[in-house]
Parts: sequence; structure tokens; C-alpha cells
Amino acid sequence: MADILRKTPLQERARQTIETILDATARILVEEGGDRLTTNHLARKAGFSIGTVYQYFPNKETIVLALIERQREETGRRIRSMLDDWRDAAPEKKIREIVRILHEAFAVHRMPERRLALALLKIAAARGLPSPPNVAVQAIVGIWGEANGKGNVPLNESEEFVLTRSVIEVLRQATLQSSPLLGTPDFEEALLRLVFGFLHSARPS
Amino acid sequence: MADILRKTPLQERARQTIETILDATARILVEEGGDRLTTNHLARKAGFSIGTVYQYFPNKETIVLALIERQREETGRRIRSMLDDWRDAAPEKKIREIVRILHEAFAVHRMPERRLALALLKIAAARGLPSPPNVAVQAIVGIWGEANGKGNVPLNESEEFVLTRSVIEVLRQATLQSSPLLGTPDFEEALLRLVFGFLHSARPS
Amino acid sequence: MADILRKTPLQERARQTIETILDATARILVEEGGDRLTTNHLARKAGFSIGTVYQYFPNKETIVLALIERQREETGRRIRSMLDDWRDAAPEKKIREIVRILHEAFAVHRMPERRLALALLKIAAARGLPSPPNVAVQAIVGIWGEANGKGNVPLNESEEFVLTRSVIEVLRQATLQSSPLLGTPDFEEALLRLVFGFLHSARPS
Amino acid sequence: MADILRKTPLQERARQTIETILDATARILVEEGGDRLTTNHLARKAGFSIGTVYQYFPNKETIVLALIERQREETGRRIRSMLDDWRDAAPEKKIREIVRILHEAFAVHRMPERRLALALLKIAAARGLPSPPNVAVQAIVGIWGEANGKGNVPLNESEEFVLTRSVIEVLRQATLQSSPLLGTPDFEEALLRLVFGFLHSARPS
DNA sequence: CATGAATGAGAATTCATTCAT
DNA sequence: TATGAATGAATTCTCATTCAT
Repeated sequence: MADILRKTPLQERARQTIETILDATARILVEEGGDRLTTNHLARKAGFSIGTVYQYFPNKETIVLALIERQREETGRRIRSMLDDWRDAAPEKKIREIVRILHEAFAVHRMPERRLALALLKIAAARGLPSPPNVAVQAIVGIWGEANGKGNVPLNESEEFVLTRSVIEVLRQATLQSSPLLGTPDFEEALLRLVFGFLHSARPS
Repeated sequence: MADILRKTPLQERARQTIETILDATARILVEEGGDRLTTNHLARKAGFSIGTVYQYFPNKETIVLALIERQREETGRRIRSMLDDWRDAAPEKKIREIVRILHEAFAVHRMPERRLALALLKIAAARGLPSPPNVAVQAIVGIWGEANGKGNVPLNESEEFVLTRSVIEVLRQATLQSSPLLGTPDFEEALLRLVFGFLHSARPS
Repeated sequence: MADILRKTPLQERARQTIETILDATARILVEEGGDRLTTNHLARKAGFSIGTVYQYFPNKETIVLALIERQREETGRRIRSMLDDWRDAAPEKKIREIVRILHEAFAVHRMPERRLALALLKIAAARGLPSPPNVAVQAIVGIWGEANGKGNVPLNESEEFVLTRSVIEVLRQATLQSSPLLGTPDFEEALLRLVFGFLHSARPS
Repeated sequence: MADILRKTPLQERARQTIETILDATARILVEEGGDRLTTNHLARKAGFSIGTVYQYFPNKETIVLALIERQREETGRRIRSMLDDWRDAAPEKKIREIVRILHEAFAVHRMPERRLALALLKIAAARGLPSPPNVAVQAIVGIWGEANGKGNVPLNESEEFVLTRSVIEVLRQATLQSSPLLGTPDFEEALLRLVFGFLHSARPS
């Protein structure tokens, strides 16, 4: 993240300022939508003058990018810690659990988080940024790869892409459309069927 | 599209004008990028005055939306006609073919088309437009449902959603990221594995 | 009014068209406000094409002016006929009646008429047109002048101006502010006091 | 006025800027007429960039409103100070003086002031702004109420309204029409006759 | 006469960014 | 460092009016 900022925050105060600015940015995205995200508005909301904002960020683009990165790091951390709780389970059990966690994460009704995630995904998409290989789904691939025996053929690049994207994109779409299916046991089963169907099926000739 | 336009074109000339405006919009998107898509620029490029543009579209947003719709209608038409050619094949064969057609549709390599598709996908993503239920993928569900015997359990609503979205969203993401995997045999195989893995696997207990 | 129009309406149909256009103009003013009074909108509302409108009026300004004139003529007619009913009453009685009629006219709750009158007054004011010496109030001056005996000194120009304007402007302001006083007996009494106080008092030394 | 502005000016410089903008607005109104009052023109004339204008005013409308208010405040101040000079005169004398002052205030002959007053009155009329209860005329009511003895019946609400509005509205109309009567002794006498006629006459039975 | 497609000057307003204090 | 006043290019959109069909 350091390469994004104008100056490495040597002092704690500076780091605080940056956090405050990113917080304000996130809040605007959540509460008012992307159209209202202007630098001046953002500065006022953060309680700083616009000049101060430009002391830390060279331009608006960078602010949003920094926010995206911060968000990604945090969700990564959260999911990794959840996974840790199931460290010792059997592979299948683990994967099942990951899907549950993911489903829960998207189905959750804490509006702010969902809105922010969505807003950032939109921005990322508009910029052409790859929505990053989601840690959770990536973990599935890892678990599958490690699970020796049974003649597990490791996934090739295309397969990884297809599997990982399909799961989160389905969830993203369901969220985007506020589908009533989201959160139901049926939906979760369907997701599991998608994942295990893929994993267990042999590569088609 | 009529519900998008400001007035229903009464004369043939008017209909032509609308097409010309959309063409110009597409050309700018392809040749100069979304940032340069301003209403004035667009009008000039179309060879009309800005007033004419606003005679037919209430605002800029709508122009892009109309273009997206036109594009979607056209791909829809193309895919439907392709499907028609395989009307009489065996179910599995048909599904296999549908996946091929879809893959081909997204893996355009001719530059202008590719760029336009990309630009429109980005815009749609930024706007949060749901990708419309794709005819082709929907057809898979239909074929599967009709193929009786073999103890085919029909798909429930969640399963339909998950299966159909996963396929096109994976393709959409690949396009959006300009993934080099798109268009390779490996990628198509992975898609087939996703579809057949899902269809053949029983509902998880 | 003929000098305002582009061509003297020789045919009945033409006269009808003009009326329709003016009606549409009035309706827009009443229902949607002066900001929405555009030539195109007006034409559509009248059921004619914009070209036809310009066949009869050289420009927008003229349309509004014609409407103002039509309105003035009509209110004039209406009030004159009312006055006729009291042709034979005593002067004081007559004047009292005029004030009543005026008060009633403004206090009336037929919204459309009031809105139109107001809208036209606003336009007239903005153009600097004199709101015309209202027929009714003007009648007061006439009656007073004719009432011989009692040593009635005829009003000079300033006095006419002050008397006539004061009455209708007070009413206009009350309307404009939607004053709750408007329409009450107290208010009418106060108006009478204004008129008779003025008429009966001698010119101050 | 603070409620009109976009932000409360924190620095003295800002306050100056606002004044300059209003001055430029007034100058355009006087020298070039209301049609030429565009925000860009206004900004250039004030010597600021258009952005600065919008830093302080949310839209064009507000600028004019602020100017009107500034003008009203100033005339209010002027009139109040004049009234102060006659604090100790007899009631009738006082009222007579108030009418004189008012008349004088409206009958400005120095061109710039006159033109500005005219332009602002037109705008106010077009906007339907109520002319604010004028201090001076209000004072008449006060003086009359205090002058006890002589069986002065205090004015009721309707009477206050009619008396106060009639005087200033007559003056407003005369100004708006650039009536040549304005400023003549005759006109002032007529105004006095209006006021004293009203006050001295008993309520009509 | 009627139509309505086309015009285009010009208006209001935004917002990322700079820089003197 | 922090402030916030100032910038101004750029953008969207309006609407009276014309004129070919």
C-alpha cells in the first residue's frame, strides 16, 4: 500500500489521518452512492480540509484504490481466521464449511458491509481490475490439491478460474439482484452441488 | 427499446437517425474509450447536432443503455439462430454445443467487436445492471428438463439460478479481465466440466 | 389582436386553431407553471405540430401576449355584464357592489382561473407591461365622476392611479400570499373603507 | 442571508468575494439588462472564475435573491434612520412624513439606482415574491395605534393588511411602470389622501 | 397548409486540483 | 503541515426557431 501513498506515514497521526479519509470514503460510498463521491465532499466528511487530503493522496483515483486494497486485506484476514477454526477437519468437510461461510457472508443482512463490497466491486469492474481471486474460494482449490489419495488430479489454470469465479460471481449476482433465494438452504445446496459436481467429475474427454 | 426513447420515431428518417447515433456511440467506445464519450462529441461523430440527439434520448445514460440493449438483442438473435441448427441433436450433444457457442460468442477476437463488448460490459458492471438471463444457458435447463428417463431430477429454482448464472458470469469475468484463457480448449473443457459436473451430480445430502 | 397575428384568420378553422393554441398555453401555465411553457410542449398539448404554431404566431412572446389580451378582454366582458345588472342603483350602492364583485372574483376558489390570472400578471410584470387599469375599479372612478351634486370634485390623474391600483394590488397581494383574510367579511369591509375613505375625504391641503 | 449561502464565509476574503459578486450582478442588471445576466458573464464581470461563484451560491436564482435581500436590507436601514429623525413629532405630522419618505424612496431619479430597483422589482414580480411588510408603512399602523384619545379605534388584521399593502403596492406599481406621476406633488397628495382617508373614515356599517 | 426532424448557440453547473496564507 | 479560497476546462442539456418534405 505504501507505493500508493505520497509519503510513507512516519507518524502515527498521519496513519490515523489516512484511515479517517478512507473511512469517510467508504461511508459516502455506502450511504450516498458513488456519484456523490467527490474529493471536496469526502474531505468535509472526514473532517479535514481538501488540502490535507491531497497531502496524502496524489489524486482521487488513488484514494479509491487504497480503499479497495484495505477492504481486500481485511476480508482476507477475516476469512483466513474463520478457516483456521476448521484447520483439522476432513477436506470435504472443510470445503463444505467454506461454502457455508461464503454464503453467509453474502446473505448477511448487515447492509453497510454488503453495500460497500458491492460498490467497490463495481468500481473495480469499471476500472477493469480483476476482482481478486477470492481467498475463500482459492482455499477450496488448495484443499482439493492437498487432499492426496483417491487419484485427485490437480486443477489446471482454466479449471481454477472457472471454479473460483463461478462461485463468487453467482453470489455477487444474487446479491446484486437481491434475490430471495440468497440465504436459503436450497441455495447453499445448489452452491455445494456446483463445487462438488465440478471437483468430483472427471475432466470431460 | 421504445420505452427508453423520448419519442417514438414516426418517420423512417428518424429511425435511421437513432441507429446512426448508436453507431457513433459504439465507435467512440471502441476507438477512443469511455472517457471520451461526451454527448457533444457523440453528436458530432454521428453527424448530427446535439439537439437531435436529445430529440430522441432524454439523457446520456439512456443512449448507452439503448446501445447495450441493441447489442444484447443482437447477440440473442445470433445465438438463437445457432441453437436452431442443432435442434435435432441428442441432449448431451446439444448442451455441449451450446457451451461451445457461448464460449465462442464471448471469445471474440476481431478487435472492434471485442472492444465494444468489453466497454459495454464495464459500463453494465459499473451501473450494476444484471446480466440478463441468457437464452443459451436457459436452453440448457430446458434440454435437461425434457431429457426424461435416466432418472433426471428436474432442477429447482436455486439450482437453475446457480447453474445459469455461473456459466455466463464466468464468461463475463473472463472477458472483463481479458483473460488469455478465454478461447482456449482448456477453458471450454472447464466450462463443460462445470455444467456436466453440476447436472450429473446428485443433490448433496 | 389582429396586428399580433401573422395573418388575419380568414377561415373559421384558422380561428379555431388559434383558440386551441391559446387554450393549451393557458392550461400549461395553470397546470405546470411558466417554466414548462415551451413552444414544443405547447404545440403537443394543443395537438398541433410545432410548425403549425409558427404558421399563426411569429414567435413565443406573441403567443403569450395574445393570451394576455384574450384574457383581459374576457374578464372585461364578464365584469361589464355584472355591472350591467346594477345599472340603476344609487352610486354608493353601485360602488359597494363593485368591490363585492372584485373581492369575490379574487377570493373565488376556482383554482384554474386564479392561477391563470396570477401567472399572466407575473408575466406582464416581468415584461414591464402595465397591469391594465382594471375595468371594475375604473368603473368606480366613472361612477364617482358622474355622481353629480354633493360637490364631488373629480379625481385627478394621480388620484385615479392611486385609487385604482391600490384596490387591485391589495387583492393581488392577498391572492399571491394565499392570505386567509381573503374572502372574509372583514376584508371586504376594509376594502370598502379604503375606497370610500379615499373618495369622501377631501384632498389634503 | 446566511441561509441562502452555500457555506458561511470563514475568512474576510470570502466575505469580500460575495460582495463583489453581488455588485457585479447589480451592475449587469443595470447596464445590460436581465437577459444578459448569465452566471459565466457575471463571474467574469466580478473578476472571479465561475467556480468561485458556485463556491458561495448554490445556483443563479440564489444570487439574485441575495441581491434582492441585500437591497431590501439597505432600504430598510435607510428608512429606519430617516424615521428616527422624526421620532418626536405629532402623530399626523409623523405619518405625513413617513409617506413623504416612502414616496421619495421609490421616486429615485438617479439612473443606476433607479434601473436596479426596477430590475429587481421585475424579478421579484416574476418570481411571485411577496413584497415584505415594509417597515415604514408598518410604522404608520403603530403610530395610529398609539395615538390614543380622539376615539381612535385600533385597526383589525384586515384593515392593517389593506392599508399597509395598498400604499407600497401602489408605489411598486408606479415604479414598475415608470409612471411619470411618481415623484410629483400630486402623487404624494394622492397617497396621503389614501392613508388619511382610510384612517379617518369610520369602519363602514 | 401541415408536419416534425433538425438545428446549435448558449445556459447552468460540477469537481479535481492548485497554491498563497 | 494544514487550510480553504480559487480555478476553469469540460459537460450536460434546453428550447426557440427553421425548412425540406
